[in-house]
Amino acid sequence: MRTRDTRTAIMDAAQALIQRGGVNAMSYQHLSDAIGIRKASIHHHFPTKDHLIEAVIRRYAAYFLGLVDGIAASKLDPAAKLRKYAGLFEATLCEGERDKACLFGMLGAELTTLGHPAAAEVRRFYRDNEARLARVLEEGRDTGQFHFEGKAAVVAALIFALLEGSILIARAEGGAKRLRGIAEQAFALLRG
Amino acid sequence: MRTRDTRTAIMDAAQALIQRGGVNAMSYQHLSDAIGIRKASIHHHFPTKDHLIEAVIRRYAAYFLGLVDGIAASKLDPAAKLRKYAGLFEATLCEGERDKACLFGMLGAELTTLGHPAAAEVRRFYRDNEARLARVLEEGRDTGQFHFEGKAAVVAALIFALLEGSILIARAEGGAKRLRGIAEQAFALLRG
DNA sequence: GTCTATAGCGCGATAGAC
DNA sequence: GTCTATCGCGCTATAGAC
Repeated sequence: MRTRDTRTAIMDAAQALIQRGGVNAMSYQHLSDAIGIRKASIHHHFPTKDHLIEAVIRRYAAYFLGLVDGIAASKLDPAAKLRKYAGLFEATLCEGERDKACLFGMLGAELTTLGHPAAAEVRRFYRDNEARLARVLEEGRDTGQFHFEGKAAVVAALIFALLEGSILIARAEGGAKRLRGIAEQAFALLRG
Repeated sequence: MRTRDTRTAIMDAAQALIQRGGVNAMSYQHLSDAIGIRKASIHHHFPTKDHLIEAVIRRYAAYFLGLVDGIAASKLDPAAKLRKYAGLFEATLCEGERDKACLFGMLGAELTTLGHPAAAEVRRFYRDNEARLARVLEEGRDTGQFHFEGKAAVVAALIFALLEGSILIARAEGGAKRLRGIAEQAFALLRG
């Protein structure tokens, strides 16, 4: 099962590079340097760069949405769920060598340069996150914990855009602490 | 003054390309195709790519902050000022061939791949925007138009991150209409 | 499954004619 | 100020030995 290990190592390195600098900052040469394997060997596992990006995208979406579903299904109250959700973004920012943004936040910035399949998955990731957030927000409005007018879907889009934007801007200044402060302020406004 | 015209044309094309696809999507070859001039001629006006990026960054920051200062100095009430500010981001998204993000939002995503002078200007742009927003927010809190606990600076960071994130995500789905909806919802929460 | 070697292209940048 | 021509590099990708 050495194949699995190498495959995973390649995907891990590729994901980290994209999260830090975008798709164009992830090259077969950089991967080669990072994991100590020749460029040609990477092509054995992922014939083209698009194949590699596709694999990384799918794995990330499945993993991240799995965590989100875990939070949604938990016994926490809606406010705690939102706080845990924001914690996922905080954790991303602190992870490993630091300054990683959300993978799909980076891909969103590069959307116009992406192929059709990848662009479609970016859209789907956004929709999936917002759908899950909307349910938590409705739950919180029903229990009286949140107070907002209008559709939960719009507030969900607001929360998601806020966290994606914050993680990018927090890399420039303030880091995870700043991200947490912004998220807490948003939740305070939601409590009304 | 043909020089001025060519210089401006190069900067306009470079800015548009960066706003759509990031720094790596802007190449001397693409500029050459876009404005009908040879690569070597572009090097005459901007010896290196870093020079060009620097010039575009400075011009954008000066122009954008000029608009913001105009809004801040106007006789509008604080809520209307915020709405006008959000309108700047909407206008960016609709402009020209469409799907342009904020220049500094794109640069923020690519921050780790930027040179030191450019990265410093990205940070400064964020700080400058947040400082102006914070003043409008304090103004609104004083007049009783806005209701929030905590520091105006944190709410300012929230609004700014929200708009930067929204413009990136709105490119994937919903466009300016979606951006406007999110901004309006945020302002509704501020009114409490 | 990993390697060496190389093809082929686009990139940023330079030299020098006009 | 714009051009042609070219350099050197890093990139994605392929061929074929081990």
